[in-house]
Amino acid sequence: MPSADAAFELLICKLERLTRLTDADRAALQELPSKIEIFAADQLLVREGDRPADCCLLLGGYACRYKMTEAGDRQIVSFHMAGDLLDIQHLMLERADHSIATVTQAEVCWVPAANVKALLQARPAINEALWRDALIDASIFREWVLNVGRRSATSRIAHMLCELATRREAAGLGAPEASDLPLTRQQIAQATGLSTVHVTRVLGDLSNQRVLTPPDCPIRIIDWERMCQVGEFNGLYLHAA
Amino acid sequence: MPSADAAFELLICKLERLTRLTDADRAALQELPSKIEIFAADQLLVREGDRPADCCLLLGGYACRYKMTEAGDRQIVSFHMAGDLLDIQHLMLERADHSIATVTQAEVCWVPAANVKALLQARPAINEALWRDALIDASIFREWVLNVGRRSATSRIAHMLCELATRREAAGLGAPEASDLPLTRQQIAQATGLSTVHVTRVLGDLSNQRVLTPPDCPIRIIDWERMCQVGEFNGLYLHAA
DNA sequence: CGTAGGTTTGACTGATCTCAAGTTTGGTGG
DNA sequence: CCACCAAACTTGAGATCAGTCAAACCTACG
Repeated sequence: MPSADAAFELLICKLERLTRLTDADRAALQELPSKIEIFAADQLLVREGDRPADCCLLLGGYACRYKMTEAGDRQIVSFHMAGDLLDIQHLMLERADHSIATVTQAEVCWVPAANVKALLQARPAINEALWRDALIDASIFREWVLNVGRRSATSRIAHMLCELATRREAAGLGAPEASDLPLTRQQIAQATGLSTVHVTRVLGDLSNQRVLTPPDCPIRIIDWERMCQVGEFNGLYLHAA
Repeated sequence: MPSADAAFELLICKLERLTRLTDADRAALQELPSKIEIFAADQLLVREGDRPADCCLLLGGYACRYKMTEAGDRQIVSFHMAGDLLDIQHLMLERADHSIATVTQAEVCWVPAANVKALLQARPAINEALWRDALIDASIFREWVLNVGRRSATSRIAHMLCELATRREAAGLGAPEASDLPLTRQQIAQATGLSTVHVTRVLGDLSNQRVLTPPDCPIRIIDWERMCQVGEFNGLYLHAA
């Protein structure tokens, strides 16, 4: 069970990658009330239409945001990993316009939204860090619109995997070519707007070309260069330092 | 030529739809330095990779943000209309991760980014209003990922047109069924991830079903109910009051 | 009046989807 | 430890939505 101290350590670490914090900022963060909880894979954290009262910090594992069509098809709109703030939007917007769920088993830290919101006014540096974080989030959504709208199935999948691996590295979770990406074909399909069957075929191709690990292993990028080429991946939109 | 006064009137109006402003807030906004400029259709306002020093407020006409694939295909990621702030993201992020261009002739008001950023610290209500604005932007991007990723060509186009008409109404530019939408088939194709040819066919169908104006007229929604059904449109994600 | 850009139409192509039947995997209880 | 089950994955065959190509048709504008 992760401790609250470790949680704020992670958060401070994340915010310091976005801006410079003072000791007072760090202290203010550490004094936030918090509640830690562990979820199994595929559990709902926030439901579309809710009015969440808590802000959710992901401590470990993976999560995603998604929306549904009327026909019941799921579109994943982003993936998240340790250190990510899953719902700054609910600080300022009444109702959740999308759902949030775990992808793998995950540890989560809940902080009352009102307390975080108070920090935005009281601590300019924290305001700035969270602004940056929210704007980078939006930049990633823009890239996803491009990815899903204009690229071939193969590029799309490659691009998405490159993004995840790059963000893992930026979050200090290991180099791209050393990161297992814990996604099922269904989840990849839901994130890229493809069918599960087609994802299977494309991943098979990428494995045959020795760009990805074989189909029966956890997904990992073997040939980073080639993968970036295939996915037209250029990480500038992630605005990492 | 629109005046600077009118420009700030528009901005204040927009921000007051997002939060309550004090007289001091309004005064601070009115004192911002500004420069007004008129652009023809299809002119670049911000180029991907730039480090914009000014923040851009759209006073009249339409604009869009877009990204390009390596093959040179353009994906429009959002449309904008009078009152929209086109690049709050450049207050906090160094380099533009996308380009911004006019769609029609447009009047634009430039405000130095540094001055706007100063207001975020000095005036909590303005900070909050711009936070809301940025988060709604992000919500729209999420909806676009769903739209482009999961819906049929017809739903996709219908949804996008419904969004535009709804936002026009929210911005005080006229009821949905009274709004001509000044988009070419190419622009619709670039926004929905479709080919121009296919957009022509789909718009033809929608006209035949008396949901849209005929092909030789400006695009306008005739049957709002039907159009919303076709596009699975539910405007909650726009977070308008 | 000639040119350019946008639009329309038809014929053909192809990437991706759907359906359906296996196969593997991981977890669970006997 | 094994048998069983559910869920995920794989594979093939056929269907379809949307793309490409190409030619003709507008319309605006110089």
